[in-house]
Amino acid sequence: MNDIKQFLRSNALRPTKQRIVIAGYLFDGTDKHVTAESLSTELAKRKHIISLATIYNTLHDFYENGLLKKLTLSADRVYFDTNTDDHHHFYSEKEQFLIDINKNIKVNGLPKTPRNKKINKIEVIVHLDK
Amino acid sequence: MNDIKQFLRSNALRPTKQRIVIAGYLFDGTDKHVTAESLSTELAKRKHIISLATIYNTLHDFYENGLLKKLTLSADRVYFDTNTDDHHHFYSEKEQFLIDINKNIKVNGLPKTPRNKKINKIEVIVHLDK
DNA sequence: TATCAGTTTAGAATGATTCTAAAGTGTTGA
DNA sequence: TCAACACTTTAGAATCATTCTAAACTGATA
Ligand SMILES: [Mn+2]
Ligand SMILES: [Mn+2]
Ligand SMILES: [Zn+2]
Ligand SMILES: [Zn+2]
Repeated sequence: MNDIKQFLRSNALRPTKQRIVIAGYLFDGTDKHVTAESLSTELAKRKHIISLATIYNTLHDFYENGLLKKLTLSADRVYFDTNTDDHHHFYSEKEQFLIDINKNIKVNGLPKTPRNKKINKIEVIVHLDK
Repeated sequence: MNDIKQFLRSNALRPTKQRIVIAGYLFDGTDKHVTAESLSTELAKRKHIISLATIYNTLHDFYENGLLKKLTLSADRVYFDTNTDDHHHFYSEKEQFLIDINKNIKVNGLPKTPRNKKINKIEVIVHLDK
């Protein structure tokens, strides 16, 4: 709790009640993938009612400070990922199935990068079926 | 034009005026990535005004018949791809830059597929910066 | 050419996300 | 300690891509 406050301060974020609750949930040591909606639901289960606007604000604040990654897997919701290491995903849209691939993956045979551009990140999504 | 009609018929799609125009534009031999909006704009330039509802309907009809691929690269619009071969992409969200990687890419070091699931498709997105 | 299933369309609805602006709160310097 | 203020939260409105509705239209068929 004081660790969380320090953690927030060290990221130039005021430790408000809401941010403390959200950070406490997100950064509890287990990797998580959340959407604004799923986060709201989880917090509500724990009797922490925080407005959706604040949940969106906070996810973005954390993202902008590098505490979360953003995943675009489906067109109709954004996932935030507490695992900020370089990693990839198994994903099944139909089944809402999303898990990390933390093993080192190598992508071979890439053509040369287009002129005047530079690779920012290589993202591998392994789409699964039942 | 009659080729297009035949092409549509052979995919169990009635060759309506609108579908003929859209297919004529999309399947002209050059690979394209379009959104509903960009397609509407391109057709308008060519003096073909087709309602957005029909553009969405048609893109989905074509997609469902395997004539297009769907790409989820950004959370706020869906791209359709006329290149239906297995392939990957260079992408820059900021610059609206999206091009095919047709070269064979190999992804090595994948962990084993989760139990009772099967790999449907492996998608590699190379995110670019300026 | 009549019939009908399939198609198109305007406009309304949806739903995730963002915006607005007013009220609340953490920080800080005196 | 506390006033002052910048930062934050929030309800509710707005946005915007996409989907839906239901009425008019049209391609296929006999
Ligand atoms: Mn993850
Ligand atoms: Mn949406
Ligand atoms: Zn992850
Ligand atoms: Zn492509």
